[in-house]
Amino acid sequence: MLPTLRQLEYIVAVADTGQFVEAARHCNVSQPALSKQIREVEELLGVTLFERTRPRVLVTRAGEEIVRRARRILLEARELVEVASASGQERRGTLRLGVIPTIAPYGLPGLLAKLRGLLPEVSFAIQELQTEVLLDQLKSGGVDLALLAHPFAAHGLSGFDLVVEPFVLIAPLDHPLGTCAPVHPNDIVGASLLLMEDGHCLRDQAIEVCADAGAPPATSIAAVSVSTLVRMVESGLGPTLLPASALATELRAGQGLVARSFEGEQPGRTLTLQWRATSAYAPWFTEIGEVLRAHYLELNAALPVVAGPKPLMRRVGQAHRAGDMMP
Amino acid sequence: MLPTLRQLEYIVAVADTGQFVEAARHCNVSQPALSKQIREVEELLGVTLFERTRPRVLVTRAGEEIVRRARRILLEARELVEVASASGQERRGTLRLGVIPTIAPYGLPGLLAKLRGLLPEVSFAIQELQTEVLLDQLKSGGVDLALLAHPFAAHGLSGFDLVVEPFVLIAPLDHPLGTCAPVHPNDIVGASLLLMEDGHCLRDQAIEVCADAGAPPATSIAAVSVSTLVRMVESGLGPTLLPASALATELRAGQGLVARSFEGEQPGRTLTLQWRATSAYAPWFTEIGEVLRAHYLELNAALPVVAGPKPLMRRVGQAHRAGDMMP
DNA sequence: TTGCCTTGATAACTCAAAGACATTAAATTC
DNA sequence: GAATTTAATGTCTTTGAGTTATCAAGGCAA
Repeated sequence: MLPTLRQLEYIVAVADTGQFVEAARHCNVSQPALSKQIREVEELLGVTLFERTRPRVLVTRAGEEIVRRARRILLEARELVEVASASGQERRGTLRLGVIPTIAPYGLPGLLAKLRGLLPEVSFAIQELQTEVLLDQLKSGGVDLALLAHPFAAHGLSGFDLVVEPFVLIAPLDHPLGTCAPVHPNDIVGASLLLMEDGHCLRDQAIEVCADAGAPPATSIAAVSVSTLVRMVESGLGPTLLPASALATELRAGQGLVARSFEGEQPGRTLTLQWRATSAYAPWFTEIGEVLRAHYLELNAALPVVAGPKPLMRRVGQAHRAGDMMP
Repeated sequence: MLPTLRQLEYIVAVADTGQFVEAARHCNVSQPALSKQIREVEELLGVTLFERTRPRVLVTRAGEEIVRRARRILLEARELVEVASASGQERRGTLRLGVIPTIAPYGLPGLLAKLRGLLPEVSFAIQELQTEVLLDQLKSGGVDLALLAHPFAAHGLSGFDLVVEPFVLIAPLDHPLGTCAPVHPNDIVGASLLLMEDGHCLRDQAIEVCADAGAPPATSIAAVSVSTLVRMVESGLGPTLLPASALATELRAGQGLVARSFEGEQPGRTLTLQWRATSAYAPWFTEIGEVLRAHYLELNAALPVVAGPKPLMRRVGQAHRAGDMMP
C-alpha cells in the first residue's frame, strides 16, 4: 500500500513548519485533518516520523529520510503536471509519416525542407510503405500520419484530401499513341499499358482509368518502381500512365519518350493525408495537411509543360472523417 | 492540483497492458472505475494520454512522457515505503550524545570503543556540555541522548539511572584531612573545599554533600576543569571532592595528594542517561543505557584502591520516566 | 503556584469522490 | 450478420478525507 501524495504534502509541511497548526494552515486544511493523516502515514509506514514536542515538532531519524524522499516525489509529481500542460499545446517531437512509394520520391524532399522551416521543433521520420501496409501501420500506431492516394480502406481514419493529381500518358516516340497531340482517355482502350507490380496502388489506379474507358488493360510485365517503369517504356515495351508529379524527376529530354496529358475528363488520383480518427493531434495534423496541399499546388506550377493542356491540380475537399466520404 | 498516486498507477497499468479491462484487473478495480480515473487525470492534466483504439490502446506522444514520469514517481514512492519499514527496526546512523564535562573525560573513550564493537552501524557524536545547556539541547533536539548526573530538571524526559558514583576526598598530604584513615562525611564540615566554577554540577553536588553534613562550604576559588581543580589541591590550596571515576585519570602516585573514601553513608552522585520522553527510539536508548551501566560497573572494578573501604558503585533504578522519580 | 493560551489528540458528523454493478455503444471476429 | 469484446455512461453504495467541537497537556505570565 502506498501513502497518498497529499499525505506526503502534509509530512513535508510539518517538517518545514515544525508545527501541526502551521502546517495545516499551509495546506489549507484543519489541524485535526492533518493530524489524522500524519498518524495514518506513520501507521502505514510503521515508523514514527515526528516527535510531538513543544514548542517545535522534531523530525525523527527515520523521518528525515522519509521527508527527503517525500520532497523529491512531490517535486517530480509537480514536474509531471508541468510537463503535461506544456506538452498539451506544444508542437514538437518526432512525427512518423508513412508515404506510398509512388508519392515519396516526388516532392517529398522539398516538402520536408519546407516543413522544417515552418515547424523547426518537429522532426519527420519518413517510411515508404505500400497502401495496405501503410494503413495497418497507421491503425496500429506504427505511423502517425499517412500520405497516400484514394481509394483506400478509410475505416477509423480522419483525413484531408489534398489535390487531384492528373495522370499523364507516357509512350515511346514510335508508338501509335506517341504523337504529340492531346490524347483522350478513350484512346488508351485496348492499349497494352505497362503497370507497377501488384501491391502498388498506382497499378490499381491505372487499371481503373482503363476500366473507366471501357476495357481492362492486358497486363503483362510489372515494374517494381516508377523508375524501372519509365525505363521499360523507354525500351519500347509499351506506354504507361504516370502521376504528373513524377514527370519532373523521371522524364528528361532526349529519352525518346512522349508525355501526353489527357483532354476532356482528366483521369487522376486524389492525394490525401490521413490519421487515426481517435488521434489527439488532429488540429496539428490539419495544419500539416495545409502545408502539404500548398506544397503540391506550388509544385504544379513548376510542372514541365507537356503536350496538350497543362495538367491542373485541383484542390479537393476539406478535412473530415475519411469515413464520411465513403459511399 | 496534483494527480493521485492511484491515478498514476492506473495510467501505468493501461500503458503496460494496452487495455482498460486488463489494466483494471491488474489494479483490482472495476473497469468503469479505472476508466473514470483515467478520464479525470486527462482532464486534470489537460492532455489526452491514451488513444482508445482497438484492439490495443495507444499511448500518445504526451502520454509517453507522462507514463515515464509516473513510473518513476511510483517507483520512488514504493522505495519510500521500503525505506520506512526498514528504518523502523534498524539501529544505525549517528547518535548525538551530550555528556557533562565532569563525566566526559573519564570512561567515555573506553565506552565508545565498546559501543563501536556492539553497534558497528552507529556512530556517536559526542558533545561536552554543562547540565543546563545539555538539557536545553536535549529538549530542543540538539542532542538525542544525555549522560549526566542527578539532580536535574527532568521534565519531559525519560531516563535510566546507571550507577551511584561515590565521591572521594582529595587533600594535600600536609592537610589536617590528609591522613590515610577513612574519613566520615561530618569530618569535612567547615573544611574550605575547592570547587568547580559555577555552572558545573559537580560544584553543586559538592556543596550539597557539605550541606548534608550540616554546613555550607566557604567558597573561595573556582576551577574551570577537574584537572585544574586537582592541580589546585596539589599546590596546597585546600581539599576537594572528586567523583571516583576521575581518580584513575587525575591522580598519579607521588603527587603529594591523599585520596580518601568516605565511611558510613557514602556521598556520591547518580549518573543517568536521559532522552526525550517522546523519542521514538526509547528501546534503542535503553539498550545503550545497559551498555553504559555495564561499562561503569566494570570501570569500578578497575578503580585504584584508595584509603578506607573501596568505593562501591551501586546500581540504581530501572528505566522509567525521569519525572516519576522526582519528589 | 494560578490561570491563560497554544498546540496536538479525539470524537461525532458531513460530504465528496472512488468504486461496484448494470447497461450501452462501437468495433472486431467469426 | 451474429456474437464477442471493450470502453463509456448512469445509478447507487461506501469509503475516507475533511470539518467543527472538545479535551488534555505544556509553556508562559502574572
